[in-house]
Amino acid sequence: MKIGELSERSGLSTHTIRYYERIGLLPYADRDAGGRRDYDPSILTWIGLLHRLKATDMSINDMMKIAELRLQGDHTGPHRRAILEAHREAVRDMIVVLQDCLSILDTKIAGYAAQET
Amino acid sequence: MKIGELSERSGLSTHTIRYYERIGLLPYADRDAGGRRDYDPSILTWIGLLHRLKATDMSINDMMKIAELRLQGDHTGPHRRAILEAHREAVRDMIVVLQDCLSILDTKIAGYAAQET
DNA sequence: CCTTGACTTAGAGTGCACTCTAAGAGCTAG
DNA sequence: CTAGCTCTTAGAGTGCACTCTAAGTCAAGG
Repeated sequence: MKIGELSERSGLSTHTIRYYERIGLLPYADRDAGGRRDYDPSILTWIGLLHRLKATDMSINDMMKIAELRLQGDHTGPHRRAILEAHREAVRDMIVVLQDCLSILDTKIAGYAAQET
Repeated sequence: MKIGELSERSGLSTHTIRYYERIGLLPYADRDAGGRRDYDPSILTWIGLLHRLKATDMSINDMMKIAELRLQGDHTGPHRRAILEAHREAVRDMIVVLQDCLSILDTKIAGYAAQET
C-alpha cells in the first residue's frame, strides 16, 4: 500500500504520515524499488490505536513513548501495559468529569426552559 | 473582589482573566476609584460555567457566542438554550467515544496481561 | 519618604500538533 | 509520452489558548 492509499484508509494526510514517521510515531516504512513507502495493511491497526489514544487526549509525546517501547521489542510489554493502565484511569476520570458536566448542562437547560414558559 | 482574589478563587491566572475580559468572555468589570477591576462574587458562577464548557471541549469562540448573547439580555435565553442543547449532544457523543476507547484499552491491556503469564 | 506589590495597557512569545511550501527529481499507469 | 503520484530536506505558516513582558501608575505599610 502506497502512502496515498494509507492516507485514505487511515484518515491521516500524507503530510501527517510523513510527520509521524519523522517523529517516530509511525515505524520507518519499507521503501519499494523507487524509494517510495510501501505499507503492510497491519499498520492500520497501529494507526487505529493512535486514533484512540488521540481521541482520549493522550499527547503525542506520550504516544511516542509507547511507539518507542514497541520498537524495542516484546520484552517492553509490561512497561507499555503500565502506561496504558495509567491512561485508562485518566480516561475513566475524564468520563466522570464529562458526566458531571452533562448533568450541570441539564440543569442549566432546564432553567432556560422554565423561563420560557 | 480584586483581580488577585478572583484569580485565586476561580483558578484563572490574572493574565487569563484580563485576556478573557479583552475578548469578551468575561464582562467588562467595574473599576474602583483607583481604576482597578472590582468583581462581584456572582462572576464566579459564570466562570464556573466557562470551566465546565472548557472541560467539555467547547472552543473559546463558541463560549464567546454565549457570553455575547448573555450581555444582550434575557430575551436571548432561547438562543443560549439551543446552543447548550447542541453542546449537550456533543458531550453525550464524547462520552460514548470515550467509553468505546475504554473498552479497547481494556482489551489491549488484557492482551498484555495474557502475554505476561 | 520610600519601597513593595498589585494594578494598568498593548503587544510579543510559547507550546502543541499539525499543515503546507519549495525545489528538484524519479517511477508508473493509461 | 505525459500526467500524476511519489520522493527528499528544510523550514515556514496556522490556529488555538493562553502566558508573559515592558513600561508605567498608584495606594498602603514601615
